[in-house]
Amino acid sequence: MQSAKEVLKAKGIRPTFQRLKILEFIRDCKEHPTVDDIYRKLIKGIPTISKTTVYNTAKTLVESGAINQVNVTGTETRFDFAGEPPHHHLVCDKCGRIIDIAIDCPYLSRREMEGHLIIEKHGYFRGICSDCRGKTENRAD
Amino acid sequence: MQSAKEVLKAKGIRPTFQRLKILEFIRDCKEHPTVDDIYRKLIKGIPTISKTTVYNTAKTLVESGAINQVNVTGTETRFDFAGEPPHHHLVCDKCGRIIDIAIDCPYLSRREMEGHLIIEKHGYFRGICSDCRGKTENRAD
DNA sequence: TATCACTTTGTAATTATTACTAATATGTAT
DNA sequence: ATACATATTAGTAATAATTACAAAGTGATA
Ligand SMILES: [Mn+2]
Ligand SMILES: [Mn+2]
Ligand SMILES: [Zn+2]
Ligand SMILES: [Zn+2]
Repeated sequence: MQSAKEVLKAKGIRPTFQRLKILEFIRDCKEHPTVDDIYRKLIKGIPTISKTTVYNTAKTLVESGAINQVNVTGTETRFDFAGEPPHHHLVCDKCGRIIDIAIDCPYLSRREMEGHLIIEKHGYFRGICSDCRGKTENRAD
Repeated sequence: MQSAKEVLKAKGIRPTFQRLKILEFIRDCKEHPTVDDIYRKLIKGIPTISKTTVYNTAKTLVESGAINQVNVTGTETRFDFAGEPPHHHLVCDKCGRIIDIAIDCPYLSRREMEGHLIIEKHGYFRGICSDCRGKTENRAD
């Protein structure tokens, strides 16, 4: 597996301490963290880190393709490590988690649609996750 | 075709003047307007309307299913009339427009995936729209 | 070492949204 | 038609997310 440092080098981004820690956290966190999530986690180990750095770095990483931006709530931006295979997401109405869904979407390979050039594909569902369905008080069926 | 008033009545939402105008604008506007777009348009004809009313009404309409929320930028919420047939969206990197794409997605009919209950499906693409591609200065291929 | 470009940080400003409350309008019962 | 209860609207304040900006820090290079 490629280290975070190698990912950054390969993208031509100088692997500073802050960038490495931010990228590693996004890679290891399975919960599609927000900027605030990242900041609150990293400030524990790097007391001087600023939220602006998290914003700047996230933007740099998204532009380079090292991470993907996940837009599912409309009011906050979340992030996902781009090393994962392409997948869609489920936003759970009950627990709020954003869960990966592996789907075999026939559009993932399309580079053009109706004359439009396609650069990124995003799919997400709103619903109730299997964990929350399992809890009897939430079963509707 | 069903009038806006009929849509609201069918949903059990009292068809006030403001709600009718907001719903009609969202129905007739093909550009997936933001709250601010709606407010700036309607204030011309209804000088007393407040942005809070637009927020409240949009929330009511989304919850009732009369309109859909479109989350593609991460920082602002947009809306789409739910009377349209299901479709995906393209966000153009050049002109910023959000354009409907009719696709035959095999997941639109799925009510369950990997044990999760599916309530809504959303798909969008980032890319360059056919209009912007047509302009020679933007052709990359 | 001196320089220069890049990076980080802290602060201020902006934008989108939500919270709260008073005023207004509407439906119902009398 | 009037009074009352309730829903809706509007205005303002508060919160949250993001962006803008400039000073300070860092590190590679001449
Ligand atoms: Mn994911
Ligand atoms: Mn649409
Ligand atoms: Zn859940
Ligand atoms: Zn375009």
